[in-house]
This record gives sequence, C-alpha cells and structure tokens, in this order.
Amino acid sequence: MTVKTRRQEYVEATRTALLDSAGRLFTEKGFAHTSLDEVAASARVTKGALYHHFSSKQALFEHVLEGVNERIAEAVMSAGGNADDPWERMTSGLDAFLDACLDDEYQRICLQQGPAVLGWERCREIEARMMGLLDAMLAELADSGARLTPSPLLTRVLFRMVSETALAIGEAEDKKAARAEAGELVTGLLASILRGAPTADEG
Amino acid sequence: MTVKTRRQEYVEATRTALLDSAGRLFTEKGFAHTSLDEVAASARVTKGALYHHFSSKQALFEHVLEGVNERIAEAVMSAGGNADDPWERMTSGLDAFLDACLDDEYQRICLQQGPAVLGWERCREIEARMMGLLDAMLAELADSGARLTPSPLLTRVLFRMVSETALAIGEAEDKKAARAEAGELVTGLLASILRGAPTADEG
DNA sequence: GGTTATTACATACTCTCGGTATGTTGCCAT
DNA sequence: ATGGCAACATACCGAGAGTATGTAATAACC
Repeated sequence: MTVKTRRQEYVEATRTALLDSAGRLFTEKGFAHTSLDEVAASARVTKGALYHHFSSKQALFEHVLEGVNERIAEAVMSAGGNADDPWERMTSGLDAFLDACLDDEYQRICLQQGPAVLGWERCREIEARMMGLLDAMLAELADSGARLTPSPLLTRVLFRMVSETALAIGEAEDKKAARAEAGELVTGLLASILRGAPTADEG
Repeated sequence: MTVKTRRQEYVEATRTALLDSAGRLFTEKGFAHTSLDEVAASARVTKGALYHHFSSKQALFEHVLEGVNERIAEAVMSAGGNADDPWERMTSGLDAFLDACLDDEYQRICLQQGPAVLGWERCREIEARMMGLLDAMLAELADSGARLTPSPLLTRVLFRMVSETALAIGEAEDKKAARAEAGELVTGLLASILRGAPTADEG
C-alpha cells in the first residue's frame, strides 16, 4: 500500500464532509425536506461535487445509513464480546443497542426514514451486519441449551421487537426512564421466549 | 337528518374516486413516485378538484391510510368477537390480522410508507384503533389469569412484532407457506410470553 | 323569481428541486 | 510539454407540488 497523497486526503475529506452534512440534515429535517443544494452548501461545496461522489440523492442517503448502522453495530459488538455466558453476552449486547438507540441519527435515519426511502428489503440487507450479531447470539443460546428453534423469521421478529422499544425510547420525554423500562421489558420478553422463565435473574 | 341531494352524492363520489385512485397508485408506485396529476387523471378530474378536497399530498395520503386501517381493523374486530375464551379471541383475531396482511394495500401504505410519510407518531395515532383491540385483549388475558403485566409499551412492542411477521409474509415468494410459518411463530411467541408455556395447545 | 353568494371544480401559472450537461482547474503519467 | 483524467463549479432542464384565478352550477336570501 502506498502512502496517501495530499490530494487523496482532500478528496476523502470532501466526501466525509458531504456524508456528515447529509447525516445531520437528514436527521434534523428528514429525507424529503432536505435539498441537495443545502447539503452541498453545508459541506462548503456545490451540487456538482456531490453528484461526483454520489450518483443520486437516494445513493447518498444509502451511504449515510450504512455509516450510521456500521457505527452502532461496532458498539454493540464490542459490548457483547467480553462476556463468557452466552446469555450475558446477549443481555449486554442488548443494553449497548438500546443505549445506542438514544442516538438521534440512528433513530431517524435507520429506523424511521430508512425503510421508506430504500424499501424494507434493501434496508434489511444493510442491517444484515446487526442482524447477524443477533443471529449468532441466538445460535449460541440454542447450543447452550436454550429452548428455541432458530430461524430467520425469529431473528427478524426479535430484532424488530427491540427496534420498536428503541423508537419508544426516542419518542419519550423522559428518555432515562423509558430506557430503563425498555431494558426491563425486553430482557423479560427475551427471557420468557428463550428460556421459558419469567426473568433472567430468577431462572 | 335531511335527504342527501344529488349534488352531494356527486361530491362524495368524486372524493371517493380520488381516495380510491390514490390508494391504488400509492400502493403500486409508492408515495414519492406518484404524482397528483396522475391521481387526478385516474379519478377523471383535475388537480384543482384534488386540492379542493385535500389540502396537500400528505393529507391525501393520510386519509387513504385511515381508510385502509379502518377496513382492516373492522375485519380483525369482527373475527375476534364471537369466541368465548379470551385466548381464543386473541388467536383468532391474530389470524384475521395476518390474513388481512396479505392485502397489498395494507402492507405498502400502512406498514411501509406510512411511518416515513407521516412519521411514526402520527402513524401510531391512526393505528390506535387497532392497537386498542390488542390492548383490550391483553387486558382480558391478564384478568383471566395470564402471567403478564399490561403496559402501553408491551402492547406496542407486541403489535410491532406481529406487524413484522406481516411484512415478512408480504415479501415472501410463497405467501401461503410464509403465512403458515408466521402464524405458528407468532402464536408460539405470544404463548410463551403471555402464559409461560411453549405453545398454545400444549399449555 | 331575480340577484347574490357559495360550492365544486377546471385552467394556467409559479417555484422548488433532483438530475444533467458542460465548463474549468490542477495533478499525474508518458 | 502535453494529453488526459480527476475533482470539482456553473448553467441549465424538466417534473411535479402547490397556488391564483376563472367559471358553471347550485343554493340562499329578500
């Protein structure tokens, strides 16, 4: 690999600036009410530069979403990685995910706008990274004797269940309280689904 | 109440035609890719008539969504109403809901486009009717001794869980098989959540 | 029952905005 | 040096949401 030239750095910086501006504006005003001129101006370039880097408004949004999603997936993965017990990995990963969901950008872009702009199908392809984490955890739990038959549909439904609590947290006035309530509820639900026991700590 | 004049009938027919055309086009091509000229032409009027009846494209969509939602809620309610056992009312209502989800219009408008066009908040206000049904069923189950503590969040999460299976059905190639798989999964999950038992019939 | 107001549209227009076509400038290879 | 390409800027186009205005039919009022 060659050392990056100064020019290449500039290019990358421009691209990053565009993605950052787009992320911020899409989050604040939504996809439909954000104009590309606005995004470009906010990144101190013109629409020409934007279209040089991204083929369409939708493509720009897609790259923004991928970035946000990747960032959250990273956080979840690093949180769940250190525990020994699979159930503990699951719950700590879940906690990390719910915490990450306090992030406005993830809320608006990935959970709200994403499905409508790109369609659920494409959106779930991007979510595959995150979904894969959940899937792996479910498989581990199944191996370690949990009462569950893993299936893509189950993974998907559970993921959406957690996402919904994430949305609920985002809409609540008292986010701390909502976060706490959501954590308890989700843990309890997963416990009763996966273990057949009321709660995690009573089992 | 006075007898409806012929002119009032015409007006109502025009409005209904606009809603029907909009519903069909929004379903086929999505909200963003449907032009109001197209909707108007399909209803054999002009955009002037459309804007006389609806204040904006979004308002038009909102009325369409309300109509579709009401239709489905009606079906679910009439399906669950005749059983005696609350659990049976729940499962039969669920079946009706999943069946209704085979409806393309409900899929695309209420589950796909709705949240992004109107926002989750407004969308859930409209869904309140449906949500209320689920809430009432949960309350009944709680009364009849099910192990669960009803809460708005629980209702919401369970509703989204079922909705997700609905989306999965809609995307599947073999909808019959997907419908069957979804039915089993949802019933099983609800059973383990609400009763602490693996499945409904084993409990 | 003639005048006026209002309803229910149609027509014509504006203006924002996504997308494109066409410069322009500097770096890099040969 | 110079041709070419990368990384932008500038100028333009067309589609479509929303608006302003016109108009025919009906309803309201005296």
